[in-house]
Amino acid sequence: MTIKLTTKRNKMLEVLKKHHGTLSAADIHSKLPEIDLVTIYRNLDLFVKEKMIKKIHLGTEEAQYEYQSEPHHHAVCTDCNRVLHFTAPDEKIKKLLGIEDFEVGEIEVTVRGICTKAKH
Amino acid sequence: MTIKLTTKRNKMLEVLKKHHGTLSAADIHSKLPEIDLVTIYRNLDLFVKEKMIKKIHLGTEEAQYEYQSEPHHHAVCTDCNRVLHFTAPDEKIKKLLGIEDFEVGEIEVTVRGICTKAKH
DNA sequence: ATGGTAAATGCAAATAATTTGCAATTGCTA
DNA sequence: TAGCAATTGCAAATTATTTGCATTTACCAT
Repeated sequence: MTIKLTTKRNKMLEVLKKHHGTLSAADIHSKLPEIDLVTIYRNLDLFVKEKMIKKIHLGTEEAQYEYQSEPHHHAVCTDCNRVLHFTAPDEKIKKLLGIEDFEVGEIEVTVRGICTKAKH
Repeated sequence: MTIKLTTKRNKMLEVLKKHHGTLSAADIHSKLPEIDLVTIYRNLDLFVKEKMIKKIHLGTEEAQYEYQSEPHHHAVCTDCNRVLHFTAPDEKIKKLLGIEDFEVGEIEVTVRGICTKAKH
């Protein structure tokens, strides 16, 4: 199941790798206009299947994608749209919520609020 | 900012209140076909603004809505689509993640995985 | 090198969820 | 009961995403 790394796929991965934060399909397309948006969608799906990137749902309309460095969670500032990253062991979250009889595949914590330190 | 509770709005709220779990706009429409889907969307938005219900993003295509009893989190079984509820104090989650300089408005924890006890 | 084949890409069009414009209806409030 | 604003329905627009299909590309065996 190794994926073929074409030039376009590499360019996409590079953009995702470089960018600190999340990107929508449209974001990537605007950075790589030479790649058709359809191809971008198809490759993003592929990357997600291959677990090279993560698809996240921040509650906005568009899906967001992000290079899979290490699993982490997000805090979105509803004021300036900045996205902050945080980590926490799945086990602790599971325990905190009291989850049992459930084989956890993935945990996504999204915090919405306002960042108080950064300027808006 | 008190909202006018028309007959249709009351019917929608009743459906949301009675149903244990989440509902999409389409789900509500199928239970209340006499109410136009557009009206359903408009009223759902309104209810969310008024904090009577919560809009949640489980990572499926459609947005889900749920009566605001008390804040809680979700575990979705990717096998049977069952949705389980869990609670945890925001403060503890915030601490676990190490969130600082951020005025938390809302925390949404979504767990995806497979429920091991229930039959599928 | 070269031809064959499967995968990758682009374009146009389809789909799905949601939103908007506008006219008709409803339900207060004076 | 008339007047006015809010609510609703219908049609159409919008937005994100997906699908079908023809073309191009890349690689493998000859």
